[in-house]
Amino acid sequence: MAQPLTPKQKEVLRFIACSVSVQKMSPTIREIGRHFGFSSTGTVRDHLRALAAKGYLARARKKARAIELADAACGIPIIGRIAAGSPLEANENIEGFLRPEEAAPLADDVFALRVQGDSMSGAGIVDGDIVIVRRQKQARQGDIVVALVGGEATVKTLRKQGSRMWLVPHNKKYRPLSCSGSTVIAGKVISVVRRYV
Amino acid sequence: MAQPLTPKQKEVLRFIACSVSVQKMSPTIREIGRHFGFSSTGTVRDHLRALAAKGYLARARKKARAIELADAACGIPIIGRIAAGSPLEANENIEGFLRPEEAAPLADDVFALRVQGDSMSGAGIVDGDIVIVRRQKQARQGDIVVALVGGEATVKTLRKQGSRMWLVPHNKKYRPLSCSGSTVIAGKVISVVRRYV
DNA sequence: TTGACTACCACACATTTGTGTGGTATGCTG
DNA sequence: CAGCATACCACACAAATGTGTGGTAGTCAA
Repeated sequence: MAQPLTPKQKEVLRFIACSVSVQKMSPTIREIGRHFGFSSTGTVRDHLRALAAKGYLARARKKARAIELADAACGIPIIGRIAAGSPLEANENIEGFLRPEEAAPLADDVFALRVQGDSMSGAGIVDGDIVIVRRQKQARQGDIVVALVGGEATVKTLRKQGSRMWLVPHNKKYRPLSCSGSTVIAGKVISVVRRYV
Repeated sequence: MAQPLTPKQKEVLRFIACSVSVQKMSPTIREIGRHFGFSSTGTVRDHLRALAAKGYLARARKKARAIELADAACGIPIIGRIAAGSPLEANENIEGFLRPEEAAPLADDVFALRVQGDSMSGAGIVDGDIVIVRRQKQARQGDIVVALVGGEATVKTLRKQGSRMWLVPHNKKYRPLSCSGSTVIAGKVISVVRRYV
């Protein structure tokens, strides 16, 4: 899975990853060759074969621009626990890879909401954060949901007590809301993204 | 920019977006045609032309699988402020689009770190969160940084007082650390991602 | 009615693109 | 030394793919 690459192979993989993120499509064999000054398509194919054999990419046969990068090549390495003394660069600490689509999953029934106010600050959701919400009418006890209360959208935790439902803030300054007939659950918060300038 | 689409055009755009996210490459004209049962490539081309004219995608000429989705087609709509009474589905509330790469930017000098502990809970960074870090040795006053203190990585806010530098937690349970010679700044936190099960 | 836009079809054509075959040269390892 | 992997070349070929031309039919507004 994480077999070492030769410097040349690293270069080629890096070029492919850059192409994908800039042009939003994988390069063709000839585009790769042109970039490195290769005059033969066979050369590029050999490199792709080597990279595929080492698990850094997958290729669909006979298809144009069909290089698919593995997580190790296109994801951000997630470092879990740092053993005291070991450098952050060390590979052993890599717990997995965060793929862009994982952070902001694409789907038809997903939208994002910019959070206003501090009613959920106790749960780590603060003013300006973007919450990503899957549209659904139902939710379970403990889910963080977006609810429409009198036409206003709010982010709260859902609590059930018997047949009663509550929208609970995570900030002592605010009080739980009891769900009335006009309260509608718009969706469930599946992810939070915050960007710093 | 946000011109309305006909139902058929929506279908086509949706199919392309799905293909891109599943197969990680845009479909060919013939793949689109096959999916919809079109027997002519010209039909698909007409649809692509219409979608391009309305700003939902861009196409590179003569290139295979070269459909590039615009933000409106591949990003998650960010809803900023909800006017009381207006439904969440309304288009007027869309403030922008969150693209996957924006949430988890791809670059050579970026890594992610799973946060342990609650020392930054006051800043909305809680246990289990993933912080995305740009590798850099320097940082400015107020930046949230990852620092190596005695071989351990910690996330703190950087404060400067004269020539003195402090690593300040956001939780009253912990005390600021004065930066000593062995303290190294590993990078700056540029984004935080949290996923709920 | 005319003109637009949408939504399709058929077919031909030129490129783009991946693949296959067969080489050369270098360096490393058993 | 032979065997193997890396790192390149040249050239041919078939399949994949985007494009062009010229149609038909329906809807909708001026």
